Amino acid sequence: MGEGLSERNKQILEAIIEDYIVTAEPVGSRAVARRHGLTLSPATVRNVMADLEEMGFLTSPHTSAGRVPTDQAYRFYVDSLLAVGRIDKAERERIRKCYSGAGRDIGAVLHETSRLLSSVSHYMGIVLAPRFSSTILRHMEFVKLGGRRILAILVAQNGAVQNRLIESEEDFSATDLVRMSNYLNELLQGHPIAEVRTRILEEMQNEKVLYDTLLSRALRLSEQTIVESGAEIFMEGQTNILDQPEFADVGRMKEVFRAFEEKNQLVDLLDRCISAQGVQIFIGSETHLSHMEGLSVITSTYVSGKNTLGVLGVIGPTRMGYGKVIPIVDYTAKLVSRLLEDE
Amino acid sequence: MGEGLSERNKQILEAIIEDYIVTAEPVGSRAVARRHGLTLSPATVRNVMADLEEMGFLTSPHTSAGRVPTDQAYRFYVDSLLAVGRIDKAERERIRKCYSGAGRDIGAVLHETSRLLSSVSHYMGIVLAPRFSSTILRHMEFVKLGGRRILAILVAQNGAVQNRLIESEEDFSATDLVRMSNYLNELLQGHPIAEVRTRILEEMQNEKVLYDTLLSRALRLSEQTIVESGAEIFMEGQTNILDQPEFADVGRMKEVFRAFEEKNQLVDLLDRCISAQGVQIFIGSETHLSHMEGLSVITSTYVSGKNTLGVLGVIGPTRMGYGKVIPIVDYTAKLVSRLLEDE
DNA sequence: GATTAGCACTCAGACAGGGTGAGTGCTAAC
DNA sequence: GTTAGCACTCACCCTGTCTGAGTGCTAATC
Repeated sequence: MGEGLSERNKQILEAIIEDYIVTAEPVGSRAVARRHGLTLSPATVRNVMADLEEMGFLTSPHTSAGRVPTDQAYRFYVDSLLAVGRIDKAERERIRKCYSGAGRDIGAVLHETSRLLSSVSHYMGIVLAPRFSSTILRHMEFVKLGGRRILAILVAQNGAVQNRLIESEEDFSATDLVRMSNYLNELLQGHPIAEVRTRILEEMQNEKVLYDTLLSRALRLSEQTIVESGAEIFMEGQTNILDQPEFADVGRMKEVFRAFEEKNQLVDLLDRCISAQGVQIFIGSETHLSHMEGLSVITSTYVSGKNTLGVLGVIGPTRMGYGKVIPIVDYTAKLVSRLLEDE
Repeated sequence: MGEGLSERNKQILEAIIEDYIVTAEPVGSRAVARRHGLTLSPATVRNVMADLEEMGFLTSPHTSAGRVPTDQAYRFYVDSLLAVGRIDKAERERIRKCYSGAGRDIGAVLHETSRLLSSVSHYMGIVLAPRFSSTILRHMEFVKLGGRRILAILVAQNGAVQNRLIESEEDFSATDLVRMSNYLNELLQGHPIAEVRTRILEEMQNEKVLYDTLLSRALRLSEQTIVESGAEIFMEGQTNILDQPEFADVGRMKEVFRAFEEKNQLVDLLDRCISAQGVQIFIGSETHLSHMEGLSVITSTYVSGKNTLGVLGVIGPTRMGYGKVIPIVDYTAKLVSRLLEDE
């Protein structure tokens, strides 16, 4: 796609896209011709533009307006034309400074990150928190609250904590609970939480366990403890997007709003990113989500060691400063990774 | 305010308000005159309307438009004119059914509640979760995670749980931690968490403690555990509000959006409601919040026994179906109270 | 004295027509 | 292959007109 373009055609396409990114207005042949670095007449540019339109890179909203890049054009742009710059030094400083008040819990860090992504990119920041089930179990504990109420606590390697209040059938003594915790920790510690459930079921078949009522009760209790919890997502800076001129009409604005209210759709999209590593870009229709026309998503995974934890990124108009935003997302992801590594 | 109004004037004002609530259009004298139940000529109505305008109950957007109720009019309406109906039986059923899948944790219940308020009222639902610090401590526990890392767990009477990862200076043994937990539970259990901190500081002066290093260490640890956490707020159904015709222009819409993004402002407002009991209504400017023109808030507190836990309610346009929404908020609050009582 | 009918007046909103300017496609000259 | 020139298109703006809903005022009526 687009390999057939001559060098000059590429230059012109690039010029159009970059112009459109800053003006948000259809760009005409004169504007391109005048552009510093190109010494062509408007007429020539027009010929090229006609070709580019035929190839699907441009459209015009109406006859006598300029041309507007299509999603396909942006795709070609980010793949072939865009030289992704290094991140601005000042911005790097600014990002880093946000994390200086460090050592807080993981949820707070991620929330702060979404805020940060939004304010540095001037678009919308999103962060998908690690699925609890994809983390590694560090510790499991039962606390007796009184009566049959038990608080089950799971602590993940990354510092995330999940609690669950259980109403048990039997009245365990505090020491029973301690012994149960010890046994389960022995068995489950260090394993991915996703595997814990099957491991529990396996262990239940174990002969030794079948004859030890305490152990089998422990397993039954632990089974109640593990529940799939919904994905947690942080979004910040939605108003930044509403300020973009392309959404300055009621219909489009509502559309965007709807897109953001359907958080599970966004979660699905980000979930898809988890498998791939590094920066990923979805332009307009490439998101395959409804209500997302005119919006692009730039994401990157953040990791701990070689485990992918979650995804963070920026949502902006397709007409977005890719060259600036991509390094921001990239840098932030790496920083967050490092931050969570330490824990 | 408004006592000087004759019976007929009240009727006319009521007619105008109710008409405006359903049509969202300035209402003219003809419309009022035609209204079932009033047998007056438009001219007469006009005279009355002029009086009402002078008194500050009505305004006209321009000379040849009808009249629109002011905030003052709505206030008078809900105070003196409105007969708050019983809640619809079907709606009551619907609300109750939402909670049938009971017994989940408090956060989930409150989140569900905001969704419910939104979908039943067709406006926006908000729920302010109980401040952790305003609850009563049921249990406190330290879990050794390895090295100097300790997970401190606070469990409140209402089932809310707060965790905190602490990096302690000293390397406590597991049994040390158990003894510390026991001692602290003895001391602090059953007390409001807001008082716990001062209680800890007092206890530190205690002679017995001064000579027992373990106890004083326990106190120091527990002091680190108690941190004021930000208020948690659930909001759902923002798009419902955008569908209201009065926000069908870009400026107003952005305004509303901004109002919702400033969650702490909303938290402040709801916080103010906590001290009062029962249903409260803020009309437009009465919220004293920026970006809130044209919006009203109806809240009620939910309680457990005689402790006020939090606040829930509905935000809608000032032109809101008060008669319907008030009982919904009231009923929901009572139901949530009962639900949390059981725990 | 309160109510109403009648009338002149106001004003937003819809609609049509004319001018403007940015931009296009085509053709012929370079 | 490139460019100049030209006729053409079309959104947008401005203007003026018309319409209809609604008003305030006044004088007649109950």
